[in-house]
Formats: sequence, C-alpha cells, structure tokens
Amino acid sequence: MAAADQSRAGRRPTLETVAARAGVSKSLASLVLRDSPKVSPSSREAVLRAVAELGYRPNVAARLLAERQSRTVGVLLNDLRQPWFADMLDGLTPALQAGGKHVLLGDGRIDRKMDETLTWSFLDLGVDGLVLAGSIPMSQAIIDVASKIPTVAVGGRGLDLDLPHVDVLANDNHLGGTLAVRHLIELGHTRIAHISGLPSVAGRLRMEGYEATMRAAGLAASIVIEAGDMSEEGGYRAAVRLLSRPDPPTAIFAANDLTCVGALSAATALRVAVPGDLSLVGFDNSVFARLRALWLTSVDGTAYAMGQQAARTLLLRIEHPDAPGSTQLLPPRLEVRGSSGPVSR
Amino acid sequence: MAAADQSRAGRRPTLETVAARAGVSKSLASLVLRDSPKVSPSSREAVLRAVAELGYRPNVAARLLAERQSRTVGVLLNDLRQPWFADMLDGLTPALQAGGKHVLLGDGRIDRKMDETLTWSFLDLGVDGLVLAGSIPMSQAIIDVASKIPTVAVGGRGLDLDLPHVDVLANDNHLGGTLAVRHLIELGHTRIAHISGLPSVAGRLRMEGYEATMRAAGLAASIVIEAGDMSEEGGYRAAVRLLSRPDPPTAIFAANDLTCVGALSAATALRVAVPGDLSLVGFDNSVFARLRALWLTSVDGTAYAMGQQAARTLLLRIEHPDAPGSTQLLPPRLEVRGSSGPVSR
DNA sequence: TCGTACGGTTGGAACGCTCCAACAGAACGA
DNA sequence: TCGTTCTGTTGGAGCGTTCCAACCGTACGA
Repeated sequence: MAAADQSRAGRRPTLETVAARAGVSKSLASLVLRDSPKVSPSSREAVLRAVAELGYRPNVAARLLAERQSRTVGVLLNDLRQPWFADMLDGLTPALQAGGKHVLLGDGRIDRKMDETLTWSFLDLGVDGLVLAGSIPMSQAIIDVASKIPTVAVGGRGLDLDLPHVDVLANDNHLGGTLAVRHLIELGHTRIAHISGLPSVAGRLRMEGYEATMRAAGLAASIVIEAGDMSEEGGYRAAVRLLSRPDPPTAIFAANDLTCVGALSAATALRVAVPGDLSLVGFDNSVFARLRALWLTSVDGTAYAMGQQAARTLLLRIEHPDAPGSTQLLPPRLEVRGSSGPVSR
Repeated sequence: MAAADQSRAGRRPTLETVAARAGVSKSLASLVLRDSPKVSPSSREAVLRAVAELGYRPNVAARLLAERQSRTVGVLLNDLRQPWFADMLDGLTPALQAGGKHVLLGDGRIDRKMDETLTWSFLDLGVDGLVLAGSIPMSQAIIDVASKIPTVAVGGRGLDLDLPHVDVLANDNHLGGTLAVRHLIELGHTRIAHISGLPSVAGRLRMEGYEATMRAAGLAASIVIEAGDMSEEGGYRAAVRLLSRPDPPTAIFAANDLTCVGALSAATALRVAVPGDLSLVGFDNSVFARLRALWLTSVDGTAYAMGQQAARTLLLRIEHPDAPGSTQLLPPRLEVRGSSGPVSR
C-alpha cells in the first residue's frame, strides 16, 4: 500500500486517490463528480473536499474512452483572415461554454477536399459537434463528416449546402442588398450602380437584393452592374469603368467592403468627391469600414448574433441529431457612416 | 464469436478487429502501426491490408490513455483579431505537421488570469506542447503551465517573459525602428518625428530604435516623440499635435500601422500632402498598409518566418524539455510603398 | 414478523490502446 | 547433442474513467 503510494507520488491524482482519501469507493466518487442525485450529502461533501485538497482533475482521455463523448465541439475555420470570424467566435464561444462544451478551433481551408487531416483529427478527438465557419462548398467530405457528427454550417457569406441533417446559418444577403439600396434611394439617389461579387452565392444574393429593390422603386431602367470579384483591385477597376460612363452613377453599392475601398480609391484618383458627388455603401461592416480614414457606410452581418445562434442551433442538434436540417437567415442592419450622403443638387 | 461480431457490427473497427482479420495478435498489429522494425514483412503486409480494408483509424483516447502523449500541440491565440496571426499560423502549422504533430487552436485572452478553462482543457487533452501567441504578460498561470509542458511564446510584438524553460520568439522591434528611420533619412528627411506605442514592450523598443538611429545620424536635436496608444484615434490626435507645431516634421514614424492610418487621416484633414509634404512609415505591414487606398510604407515583422521558427523551436523543446530557455529575435524588413518619399524642396 | 422496496454504496467489467515479460522456433557455435 | 542467442510473436496487465449488476441496511406495508 505504502509502496503503491510511493510509485504514484508526483503523478496526477486519479479518481482512486480521491476515493481513498474520502474513504469511499471510486464508483461513488465518480457518481459525485457527475453529480448524481443518489449520493448522501455526507459522502458528497467528503468527496468534494478530497477533490479540492488534491487538486484533482478528471482525465479526459479516460473519460472519453469510457463515455464516448468529449463535451467538446470543434470549429473549423475556413479562412482565418476573414474579420468576421473573431466577432462570430465572440458570440459562439461563451454560448457553447454555457452549454457545457469546450471549444477547439481548427485552421484549414475547407475548400480543396476538406483538409482531411484536420477534420479527422477532430473526429478522432471525439468532438460532439462541428461548426463549419466560412463560405462552405458542398463536397463529399462534408457529407461524410456531417453524417457522422452533428454539424452546423455558419457562412458569413453564402450558403449552398442542402444536407439532410445539417443546419445552415447565414446572413440574409438579399435583405442586406435591399437595405443598402433603400438607404441610397432615401438619400435621393436614382442613378445607383452595383459592383457585383460573383460567382459567390453571397455575391449573387446581394446583387439580386439590389436588382429587386431598384425595380420595386421604379428604377429598373437605372440598373447598372459592373463585375467585381470581392477584392480591392476588382472594386477599383469596376468603379473606374462606372465613373467613365457618359452618365456616371451618383451612388454605388459594392458587394463587400474591400470592393468598396477599391471604389473609393478610384473616386479619389478620378477626383470625384465622396460623399459629395458619389455615395458609397459597402457590405460586411468590417474593420476597414470602421477606419476613420475610410469611414464607409456598410451593411453589418451581425456576426456576433450569428455566433450565438450557431451555438444554440448546434446544442439543439447534438440533442436531436436526426432532426431535419434547417436554414436560418439572420437579418443584417445598415451602419451609416461618412461615405454616403444626399445626392448633390 | 459470431455473436460478438454481431454486437460489434457498425462500430468503428478496433485493433482487435484488424488483428483478427490479419490473423495475428493485437500486440503485433500494434507494433505494425507504430512501425516497429521487429515485424516480419509478411505479417506487416497482412496487417496493413486489413487496416486498409476495414478503414481502421486508431482511437486517440485509448492511445492517449495508454501512451500519455497526444502528438498534438495547442496554440493559444491571445487576440484573434491580430492580423499577423494568420500569417504566423501559415508558417507554424505545416512545420508542426511535418514534425508529426496535430495542431489545435484555442481562442482566449491570455491576459486576465489566463483563461483557465482553455489552458486547462489543452492540458487535459494532453497536448505535447503549447504555443502562446500574442503579446504575453508574465503571470503565475503562465509559469504554472510552462512548468508542466513545453512552451514557446511567440509575440509579434513585445516580450517580457523570462522563464527558465520557455523559448521566446519576437520581432526585433528595435531593429525595425532603425530600418524605418534609416529609410526616411536616406530620403533626405531630418525633421523626423515618432508617434509612440507605449506602454507595450514592443512600443518601447520601436521607440528606442528610433531614438538610437536619430542620434547615430547626428539628428539628436530633431527627436520629437508624441504619445500614441497603438490605435487609429491615438495616431490621429498625435499627428494633429505634430503638424500644428511651429516646426512640423516632414516625416513621421508611427509605432504601428493603425497609428499610421490615423496620422494619414490627420494629414488629409489638415491638407498636408502625403507623401509630398509628409512621409509616413508604419509598422506591421498589416492588411491596412496593403490597401491601395492607404498604401503605407511599413516595417514587416515576417510573421510567416516567425511561425516556422516557432514550430522548429517547439519541436526541439519537446525533445529536450529541460534545456535552458532561449530568446530569439527575428529581423524585420522594410516594405516601401506610397506613403514615403523624398523630402520636398 | 416477514418479505419488499428503496436509497446508498460497491466491485468489477468494459472502453481500445501500449508495453512488458515470456515464449516458441530457427540458427549458431561448442 | 545441448545450451545460447536472436527474431518474431503473444498474452495479459495496465492507463483512468463509466456503468451495470449486485449488495447491504433500514424503513415500510401487509
């Protein structure tokens, strides 16, 4: 006995150690730790004291092996550079932790055949659920994974998944486009152009929101769309083309903030005053839009709320893995800053 | 036997299953998987075939429980919003994977009492090593953790750790300051001011680099330092103060890009032409500096290289946990863009 | 007074792996 | 011929949990 204690000295205490100290069996100690209702107050207290005194922490590997669930969810980030991830995680993490889950992040492009290594390592760790964050393409790998563990896809941008047991969360990009255009119309603009962000799904929806709103306002004839590619450079070029037209627009709704920044550069280069002669509205309300040097009016995707909602949805799905998959669109809102103003004259 | 097979149907195959199929014992199958040299080619091949046919994947929990090492390292991100994390991870992850380690990210402020939950959950998962990324304050929690598992701190910014068995990687911020000022001097500037980023260690070092270089160039009399706080707003205010002086500077070295963007806004507001009448140099070469609308000359911290180096260092430390801690400074380089130019007249 | 139920507790069998001691059998020199 | 060594291989004892069946009292209704 003493010898056994010797050999264990320095090692992390185990349930057995705790039980011995509390003078109960390890089974009972286990029950206390999983706070089962069927333990007497006295032994509960004895065990808890022993736990505190020894600084005992359960060994997750052993727990996982026996129990087959890790109380952990994995978040697979498609592109760490997307600024909304941070906001989304700020909403997601606390909500998941409140639900008793630990959160692990994985970095890796989801695109090209779904970074097997990473996904598998999550699966191997026995995560209870998976959050796929980013614009997520439909792929065999996703289908495989989602059929194995509860999965929620949260796309700040597009969504083109339609899987039986996967929940999808996304911005209501169509509504976002509507908000942007409506804002410009209220400022008196009629010649409102759009710089698109095709071929992404988000880009298409934003464009459709633009078109629908223009048409609803009787401005169908003024619809002008230049192709961008969600990049600053694309926005610059498209804006140059727009501003060189015989009838240049007095306002531009850009598919995202980066495009909008590009358009702003173009306006500066062509000596078009913003917002005096040209109003600009971006999308994402990213850190760029918030720089006072740029100060863009932008559609906010409410990433924080999306994270919270994703957490709720995932927790529900873990409880009911076979429920039919849902698609939830979250309403964006417009953040008005300095790049948009009333039409001149 | 058949009954046992029945009950296992659908479950993930185990080593036992594999061994049975290959006609060997599970011990031998285990040896094959850990490619021990002492197995005959024939049984090795049989086992590998069985593995392939069954799609067997080892259960990490069981492995961890038995072996006590997880082949996984945890990366604790202090602030996910820091743009250099992405670059650093791009360097870190592949290098660690090449070393046979999986990578898990944890999000959480390292500051306020070292997000216990997260750190502990890494420890519980039995990570072999830890990378602390971000500006890392010295704290009891860090000391505790670092004394338990191999740890490397990689601060894009400052470093103020000095622990026995912890390796620290950081930019050579002092050298960065030197590069920036030297560049401005070469352009002919003499009235070069600095907007500082105190109280962070990185800020202090950058400032010292500025001072030392000015002095070495015989410009000690022209040293002017305004206090910033690493934010855009702070940069704006400091620049306004600088430009309102009777003898305004012709160049400003800002403690970071955000500060520099603020200074740029101030220049625009005060109708001071950049780079015509005022040259600006930032620090970090962040995504802001790369926007064509801003296009800042900036000191690049080579985050990618730092990630690679961090991986190498951590792998070494895992092999030799008791080696004395080291501090490595990585040389930054200057990225010249549009915000700096020859002094006017 | 005797089953019987039930709250509280216990030993021990999983879970799927690693690792060690032991063991066949071939090859070898004495 | 008999140890001895070496190469491959094996059973089984952990690793630290959970969970189930069994167990012991005590209280209770008949």
